[in-house]
Amino acid sequence: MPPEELTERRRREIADAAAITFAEQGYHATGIADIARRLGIGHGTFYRYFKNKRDILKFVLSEVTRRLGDVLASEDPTATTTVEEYRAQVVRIGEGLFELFTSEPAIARLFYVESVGADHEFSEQWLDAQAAYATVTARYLQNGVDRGFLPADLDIEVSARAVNGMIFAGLLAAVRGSAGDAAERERWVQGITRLMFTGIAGG
Amino acid sequence: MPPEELTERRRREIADAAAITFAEQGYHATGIADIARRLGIGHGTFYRYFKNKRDILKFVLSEVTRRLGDVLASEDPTATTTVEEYRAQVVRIGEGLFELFTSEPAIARLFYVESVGADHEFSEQWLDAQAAYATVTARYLQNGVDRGFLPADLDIEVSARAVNGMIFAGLLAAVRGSAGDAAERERWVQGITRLMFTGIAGG
Amino acid sequence: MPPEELTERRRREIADAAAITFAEQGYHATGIADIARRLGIGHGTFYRYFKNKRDILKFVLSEVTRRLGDVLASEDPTATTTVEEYRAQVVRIGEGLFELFTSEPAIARLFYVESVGADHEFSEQWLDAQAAYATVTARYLQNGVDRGFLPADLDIEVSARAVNGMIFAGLLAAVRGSAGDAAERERWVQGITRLMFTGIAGG
Amino acid sequence: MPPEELTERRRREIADAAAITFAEQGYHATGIADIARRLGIGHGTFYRYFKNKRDILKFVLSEVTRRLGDVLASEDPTATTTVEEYRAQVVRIGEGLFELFTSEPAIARLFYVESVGADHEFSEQWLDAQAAYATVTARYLQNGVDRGFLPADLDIEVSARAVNGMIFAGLLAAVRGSAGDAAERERWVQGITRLMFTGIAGG
DNA sequence: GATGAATGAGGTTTCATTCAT
DNA sequence: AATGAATGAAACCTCATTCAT
Repeated sequence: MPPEELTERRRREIADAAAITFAEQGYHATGIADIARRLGIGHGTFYRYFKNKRDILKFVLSEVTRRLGDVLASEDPTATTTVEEYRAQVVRIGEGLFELFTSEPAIARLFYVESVGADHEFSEQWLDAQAAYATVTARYLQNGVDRGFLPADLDIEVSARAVNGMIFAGLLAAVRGSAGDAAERERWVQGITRLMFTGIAGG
Repeated sequence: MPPEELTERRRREIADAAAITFAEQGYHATGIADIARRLGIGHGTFYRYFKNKRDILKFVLSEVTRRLGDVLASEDPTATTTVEEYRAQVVRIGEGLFELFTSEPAIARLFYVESVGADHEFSEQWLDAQAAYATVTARYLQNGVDRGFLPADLDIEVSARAVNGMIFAGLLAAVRGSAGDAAERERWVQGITRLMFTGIAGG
Repeated sequence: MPPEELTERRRREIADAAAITFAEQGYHATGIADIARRLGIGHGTFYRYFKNKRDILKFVLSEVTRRLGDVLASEDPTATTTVEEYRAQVVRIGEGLFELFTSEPAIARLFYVESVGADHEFSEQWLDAQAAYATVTARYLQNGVDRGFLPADLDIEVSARAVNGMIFAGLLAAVRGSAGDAAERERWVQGITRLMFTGIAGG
Repeated sequence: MPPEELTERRRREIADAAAITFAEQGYHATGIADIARRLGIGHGTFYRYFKNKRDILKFVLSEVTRRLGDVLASEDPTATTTVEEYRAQVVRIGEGLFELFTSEPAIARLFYVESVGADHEFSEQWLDAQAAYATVTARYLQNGVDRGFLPADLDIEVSARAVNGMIFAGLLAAVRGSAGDAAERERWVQGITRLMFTGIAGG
């Protein structure tokens, strides 16, 4: 294996261990020594691969963001022409997100809990990320309005936030592990999709 | 003023200062000395009113929880018999929540950001709180189903979470201060209520 | 005792302990813990009085500089009109410097040894200090030339450096403790003064 | 080239790089990695040629000492029979020393700054070296007294120290680079020699 | 009751040195 | 012989908490 790849592999190993430890103990309660101990390496080794403790959280979160981005990018916001198509798209995205978060619960916890208040800069980044995801969702809604399959008077910005909030709430269940099996996941996806498209009062 | 009340008043003062400081600098980045300095008291005095640093965050959060509870308790989940009545109720609750969070932005930030990952126990409490609020919302939904103005096949648990997620997302705007004036607030409340009752596709 | 004065007294105590420890073990080999242990205080206490390790060396050196300055300022460079007067002045200054350095050997060692290469900035400061002392000496020489009791063609800048170098060498003896008693001191002062005024070849 | 010689050549290369790096950054601020990087070698390689970090400073200083010794050994302390001859000798030695220190400023800095307080043992060695150089100078002075061209009552020990102090001060100028060109060097050598032989008051 | 000086556990980080490749 | 990944001792420094005044 080329040394460059080996380094990358090591970074990944350490990042994984860090993610799990952060998720288990919390970012602040985790010492570099805890991460190193989990891997059975000297804690000095950590600093060969990451600048400092912040750096690894940043790295781990960028990974999460990338993977979230991959799921979102797997669909084209302008590809749908009917509500049914869009709804199918939403289900696919929802299942992708659930898959991601339930397959690696540490990621969910990092994203929803540990990164939020780790420090001021992370907080801001987290809030920025929410805004960014709202923008993505808004693009889908805009497509619906443009195509005429969503009401022209839909408040896109507010609705995008609200839709994301629903998904957020659903995924949060993954943090507590209460969306583990396929049936449960299906229930969440269906429930949220229904609410999203027809509301609680809709049929 | 009786000494007991004086003590209570002092606790409140310290708690307020702490809340603002936590919101500004973050829980971990805030030192006891920072809080004391803001009040112009010796930092040893702090410990006459609170056991430790955790204790004050706990106290502040319990205040927030109490005030949130007050808003929610201002309505009766079983009092409504029609969708219109329930919708009016939701608007009232939403406006109460927005009022609370925008009138004291520090509270919003504490609730949404600082308390989330302060430490493992707070995280758990935060997740518990979400569950508790879902239970409250579920009671409203259950009432609707029982009364027949909401569909019988509504997945109450999932929907309650999703509804709260929408509200959560809306209130989050308050953290960034983008829901300051009355018009903006109205827009959020209306947008979210519409989505909640008729979905994005509904008229 | 007013608290301000108490703080000053404590700083002095810590500075003294630091000076001795630096002199005994060397600046880099000395840990904050060593200084604290010598005083029987917790090492955290150190940081109440000094920002960090560099800070205390800076403080101690500024003290040394101040005391050196006091000795030099005790004479007036322009007050003498004859070689004999100037020579008497030199003897007085020399004795003052010897007194200072032999009464507190730690000071001598700090000045000549520990501060020199502590870090790059200290090195530069040390070199600057040498230049500054040369300027002072030059003022005396200039007075001599102006008054006509020193040769008009004296290279003042070079001579000032050289004179200081002689004194430097003499005081260095104090570092090793070989100029402890009064007789020994007298020998150094006389020897250097003779060399300074008439050279090795002079009568 | 025989392997033994090759090793010696490599040691020299590393020592040169170390000397420059120490001079530029300071002994303590210099890491083995810095030296290795300058040479474009792996920092593990360093340890094939030197036992440890101290070892290389020791080696570099021994080189300096050797070269200083070469300059001093180029003259015979007992060869002179008149003041004029001795004075010429002093000028030659002085020029040799200036030549050495200005041609390689790193050496000057190492000798005067970095080695002084590197650690306790180096400090002692540095003080020892001063004593040793004083002994050499004393031999010249003793010769002058024995031959009758220096006063019989000259305090040889003190004067030797003082003379070296003057030279020390002069060479120090090289550290700051203010004795770079030939004219400047001549000025220093002449100024110091004059002071040494006839004092500031002498003609 | 109020204070702030004192404390030291605890955490981060560096870097000289080793050693398997 | 050369390398650089791994190591952990060792140092610095912060800050929540205690407690004598």
